[in-house]
Amino acid sequence: MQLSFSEENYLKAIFKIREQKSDKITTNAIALAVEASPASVTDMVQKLHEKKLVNYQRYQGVSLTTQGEKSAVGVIRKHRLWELFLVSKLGFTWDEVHDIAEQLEHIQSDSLVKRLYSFLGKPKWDPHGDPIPDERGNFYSPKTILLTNALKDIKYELCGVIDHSPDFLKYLDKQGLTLGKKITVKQITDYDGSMKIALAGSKSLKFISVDVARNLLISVIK
Amino acid sequence: MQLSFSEENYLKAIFKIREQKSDKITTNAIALAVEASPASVTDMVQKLHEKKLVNYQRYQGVSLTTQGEKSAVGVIRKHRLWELFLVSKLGFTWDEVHDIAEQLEHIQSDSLVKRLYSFLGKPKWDPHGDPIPDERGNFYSPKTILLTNALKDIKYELCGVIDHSPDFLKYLDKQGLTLGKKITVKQITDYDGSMKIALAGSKSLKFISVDVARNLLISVIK
DNA sequence: TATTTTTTTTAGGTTTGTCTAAAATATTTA
DNA sequence: TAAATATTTTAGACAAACCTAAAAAAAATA
Repeated sequence: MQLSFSEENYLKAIFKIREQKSDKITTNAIALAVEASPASVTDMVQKLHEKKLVNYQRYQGVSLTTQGEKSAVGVIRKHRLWELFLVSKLGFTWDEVHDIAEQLEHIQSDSLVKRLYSFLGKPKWDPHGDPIPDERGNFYSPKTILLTNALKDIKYELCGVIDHSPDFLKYLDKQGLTLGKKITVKQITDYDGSMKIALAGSKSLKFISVDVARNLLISVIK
Repeated sequence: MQLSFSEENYLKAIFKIREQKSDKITTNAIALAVEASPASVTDMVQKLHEKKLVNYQRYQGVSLTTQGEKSAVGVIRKHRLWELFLVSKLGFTWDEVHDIAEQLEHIQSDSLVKRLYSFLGKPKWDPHGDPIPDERGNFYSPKTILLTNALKDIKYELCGVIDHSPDFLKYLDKQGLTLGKKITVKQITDYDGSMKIALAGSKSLKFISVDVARNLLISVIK
């Protein structure tokens, strides 16, 4: 089915809200995500319901149908492939690519996606560590935890971020916290949850606030 | 100035009509190019006039202002860069890329264009031999002639096409008539303008109808 | 449980880009 | 040059995607 930019953005937003919270998806939550008024969301949701892309009963919240989820995942796949293209081929930094990928994700061409995927080496993650769904829409997602849940003196690898804002990403760059970096928690302050961590390739310990720690995803190094 | 897809398409169409015929640009000609009704063209042209992108007086035809031309050339630049990307990096054939580039040409990001341009090696031509305007909007266009105007027994190089339709391009592929190919006209039939040409790397002469010949651009090999 | 507050929907309106039909203007032809 | 024809514009309408304000329903609170 041929969807408009706007329809695709709503489906993507609904998918992402579902990823975060598992209770019912409200009109207001969608309005916040797509930056539109709740009234506009109701309009669009009714339209998507007629197209059988979402399940909807008034006042009862929204969920994606199988078709709707397929479309949403397709858009996310394209977004992440383009982000990786921008970083790995064109030399953009990871804090610069979101807005451009928001445009590129709506380009419609199955063969383009297929070729781009191969061109990039059939990647599993985008530049922020988010998984890129495969051709069939399956996410490859190995076990990751938040840095706030890390154990002391265990070697982890930085493998993703929760906050994708350019400001946060630029802060991480400045701290040398790039994807793949090896991290060991050396000290945790009970009072405020802040921690001192050791970074591979640097002797001095790094101070990390809990606000930063809860936006970093790590996995154990086997 | 931020333009809509539609506005950009109109400006591009007007630019291309001007390239072909030098008399006044009519509402009907634009309607044909953008596949809209003449009434819609009038509406849009009036809007572009208010935005100072075209010169317009009712019933008197249209022309691009300096600003309008700048925007049109920017879109054409992006279209041709993307076409080259699709062919040279993703492995598409020259007959497959037009429709995808029609979408990609509207992506808005100056830094993206800049980086794409470098990534592609600051190219001068797209996969069809059309010149890619440089950063300042200047076209590099060396002297080319139509194959119909070729002299007998002179060595030329195939360097562009007039007809960009997939059917024509696929026909050329089948005939081995790819860009850069060396061509010598060996025989011309006065009656119908058809010709026999010698292709570098092939012993037998190739028969070419005048309809094909007048859609091929060549330049003399120095 | 009744009232208040919050959320969601409906009603009615706007803008963009399109359309058809009719009117106005320009061009061609007799 | 007058009539016929073709082109262009205007008028009025429509769909998509949004908006605000008001009404309806649900949820929270007293």
